[in-house]
Amino acid sequence: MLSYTEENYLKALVQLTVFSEHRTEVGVNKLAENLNVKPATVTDMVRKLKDKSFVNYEKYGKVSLTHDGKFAGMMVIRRHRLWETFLHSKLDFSWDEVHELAEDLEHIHSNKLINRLEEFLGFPDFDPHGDAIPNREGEIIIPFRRTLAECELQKLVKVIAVKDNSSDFLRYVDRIGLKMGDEVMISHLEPFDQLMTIEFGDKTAVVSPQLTENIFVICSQCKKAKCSC
Amino acid sequence: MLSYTEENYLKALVQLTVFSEHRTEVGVNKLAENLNVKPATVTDMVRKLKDKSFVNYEKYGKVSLTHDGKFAGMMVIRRHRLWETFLHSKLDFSWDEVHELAEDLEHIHSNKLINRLEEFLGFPDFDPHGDAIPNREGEIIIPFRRTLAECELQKLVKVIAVKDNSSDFLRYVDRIGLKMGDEVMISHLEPFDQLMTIEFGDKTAVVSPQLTENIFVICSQCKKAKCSC
DNA sequence: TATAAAAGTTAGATTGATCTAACAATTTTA
DNA sequence: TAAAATTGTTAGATCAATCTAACTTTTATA
Repeated sequence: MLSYTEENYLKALVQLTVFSEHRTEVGVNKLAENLNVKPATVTDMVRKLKDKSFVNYEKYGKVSLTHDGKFAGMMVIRRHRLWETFLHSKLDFSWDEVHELAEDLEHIHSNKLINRLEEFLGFPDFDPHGDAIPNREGEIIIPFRRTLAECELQKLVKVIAVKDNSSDFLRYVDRIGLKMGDEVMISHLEPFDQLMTIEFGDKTAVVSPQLTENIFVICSQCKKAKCSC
Repeated sequence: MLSYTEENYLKALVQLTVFSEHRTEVGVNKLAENLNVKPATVTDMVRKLKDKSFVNYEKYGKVSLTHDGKFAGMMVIRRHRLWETFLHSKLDFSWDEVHELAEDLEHIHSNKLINRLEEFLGFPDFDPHGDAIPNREGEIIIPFRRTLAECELQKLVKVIAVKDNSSDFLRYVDRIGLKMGDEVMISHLEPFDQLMTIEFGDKTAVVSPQLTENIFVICSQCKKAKCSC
């Protein structure tokens, strides 16, 4: 049985390797930074995970996940995202509140519980942030995605997910009033500083590219990320 | 913030003192036995809890809860019973499965979460075993109760709760087919060995007093525990 | 009441997760 | 390619929760 801490290491490794394009292994320092511990601590832990066959690692080398490690990490992420979905859809927690609570809930070990929860939620494919939920086999659908930043002017698109899950970002999005499912378009792009004026519902907001790069959208007409409408 | 372990000590103390008639304090050995650790471990932990003002304790003396300790312990029990209710009523877990899962869930610290969960469940007064759920103030309604063992022959009563929460007991009750809400009566009491024949629904079972002493009932007519029907 | 039994404590060790400080290997860059 | 910067390791320490074994205090009992 994996400890709370070991699970957090495996989860971090999935995020830094599997979910990251162009990186299949990661250094001790980066992992330490991600987990908010010192590199020395990671060296020890990684050795322990290697002994248990969850990671590949040699002294002074990079760390990568074995098949078992990847599966275990995926299960943590599955639990995390299902609990987030529960908190949001059943208990009315907002986008930015669910993450922290799910950090603890994800460590409840019970396949039966998580599978029942998944059923209770109606087998959702995505969590409240729009991230895909791994299935019982640890598989995940990573869809092709377009960000709001990439859209032409006046093109009407629909918000389906967000990329950055930090509280700051989510609260910012909440404050301007933008919600999942909203129809939105860029009405103006200021050449001088790249600020965009966006319109959605009866609202208007002036936002930076940093914001729009973190909002995933689909075409309002054809409902696809990739389209030529 | 209380640790997982500290919470378990406080919960055990509530069960051993507050929920126990004629006992307001408990010895180190009994507490150790209840928590499945050695007495030496309890001595250390109890000192720590005393430093934090959760218990009253002097060397070689008994342990009792302070106001703060009682409240903290009650909150753990509140979370435990609300999660049990969730697992039973929303995820269809059976009586005997919910306890173990709730042992972990009860340690998720978030008043907001537990209050939302309570609301989502419709402010239940009792958990699936029929035990009262403490409210946000840590108060609990301990109703007057009558056990099936105390009923006269032929008296029709309704099962409202069970006392013993051990898996063995709950599975036994499940196996004979007795359920919460069932109407039941003692049709025969064998003077030789005190075995009782009970009838409920279209079923009949021969059971020991140990079983019936652990089943709480109310009068089928007046719906009260105490009655003269 | 003296003694045996029960209950409780102390000291020292272990395990898991972490740290700091010093050191070593690897990579970058001038 | 040698020096500097970055990255990673080692050794020794700490903290929480637990243990065992030996010891002490309290309580029960003959």
